[in-house]
Amino acid sequence: MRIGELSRRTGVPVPTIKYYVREGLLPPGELTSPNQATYDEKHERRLRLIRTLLDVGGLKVAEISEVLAAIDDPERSLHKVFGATAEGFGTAHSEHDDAESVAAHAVVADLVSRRGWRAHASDPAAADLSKALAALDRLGHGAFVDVLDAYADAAEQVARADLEYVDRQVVVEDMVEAVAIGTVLGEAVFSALRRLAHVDASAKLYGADGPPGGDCPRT
Amino acid sequence: MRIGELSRRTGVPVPTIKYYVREGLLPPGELTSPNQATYDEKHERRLRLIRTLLDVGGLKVAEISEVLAAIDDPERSLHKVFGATAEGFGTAHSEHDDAESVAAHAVVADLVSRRGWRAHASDPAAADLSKALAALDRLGHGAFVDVLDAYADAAEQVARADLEYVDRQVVVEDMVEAVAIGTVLGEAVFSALRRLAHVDASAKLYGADGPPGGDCPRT
DNA sequence: GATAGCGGATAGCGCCACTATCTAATTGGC
DNA sequence: GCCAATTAGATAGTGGCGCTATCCGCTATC
Repeated sequence: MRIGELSRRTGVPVPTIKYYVREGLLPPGELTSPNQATYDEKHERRLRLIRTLLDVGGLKVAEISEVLAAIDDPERSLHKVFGATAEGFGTAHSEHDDAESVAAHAVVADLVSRRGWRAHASDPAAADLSKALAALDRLGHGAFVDVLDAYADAAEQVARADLEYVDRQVVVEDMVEAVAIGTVLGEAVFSALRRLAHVDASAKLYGADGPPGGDCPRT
Repeated sequence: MRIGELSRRTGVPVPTIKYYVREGLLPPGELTSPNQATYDEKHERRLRLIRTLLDVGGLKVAEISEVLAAIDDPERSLHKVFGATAEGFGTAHSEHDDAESVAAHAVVADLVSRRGWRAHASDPAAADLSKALAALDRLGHGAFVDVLDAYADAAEQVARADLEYVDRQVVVEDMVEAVAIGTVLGEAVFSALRRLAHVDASAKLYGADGPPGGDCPRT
């Protein structure tokens, strides 16, 4: 298959494919001549994965590059792929040392130890959690920590489902890819489900029957 | 308070504050002279909210504008604020009509009806869910729907916790804001918790003790 | 009255994900 | 063999976004 057909099959413009190759997201085609190359189904699959991580997962090109590098490196364990994929979501960069951050850090440390989670407080996910909790605190929603355990229960349940799904894969390469896809797309899936559940709960409370205080939707 | 102090208190540069006012995110200060204005704690609170939705929530300025408009409009119900906030996350724009999309749509419709959720298939959250499931299908992970119910259980649990937290607010304005903050930051919190749970599960499987097949982490 | 700060307006910057254009070479239908 | 279509590779440009820099005339404060 040449680049034109790869483009036609995936709907990705040819210049964009070239751009992905330049950025190291997609391996170059195998050269049959100094200026001719062929691509196979692996390229097509990888290209679809890239577009999905971009469009659905919302990852940036540089983050996708890291995730794919973790997938491709045979030396890296599933553990590392989890880590690299998780870091694809990382938003925490530099942290303040104010009162809210310190308190949030303590809450996270307590939660991790109480749950017996094998994760360090230095983990990027823990840093993100601290950051979010500190932000909530600063906005006057420090009481949000009261629902943290309900959140953690749900998170554990989702993580169990994820692990079970990954474990279902037969080939090891598929497992590695399933970790990345499951982590990123699972996020999108859960987010949508949560919003659907919100809509439902909100509809049941204030919806069609007897909204209190003129809260009736206009449309 | 003048703009300089507002900037000092929040750490947001003065030109950025002016930019937010231009974009309609922040109401202008009250003019005391043709070119002097004062700001109060409401501005400070709003500014912190904007920065949090940006930095932690990852929302775009235009999306924040919509969420804030929903918060400010007294005509809008909590229901609508939920909707507007949920749409802040919306990623779905145009959908294909291919086989995967149709199948995903059917799966979503089945799930909604099976759960008795009061949400239409036209809901943006449902569209996002369909999009994610279709993408999974295209990547050869159509079997992911097998864990959808575990995800939905967790989503319901989180939504219950969210509603309970919102219900805890005393003043109605606080409830409205709590919806927005809880939806956006709750997302970040859950995402971090899920990644922490992944790290834990992965550590227990392949971590310190006996990783199978040379999977041992190098560092 | 000097200095610092202000509101308001306009223009520019840096990043990012592409996209356009060019050259020289190759393919494939006739 | 011929020639339009396509290709690899390289370089430059585009559009959107979240700011950021600069300027002007005015105001607060010491």
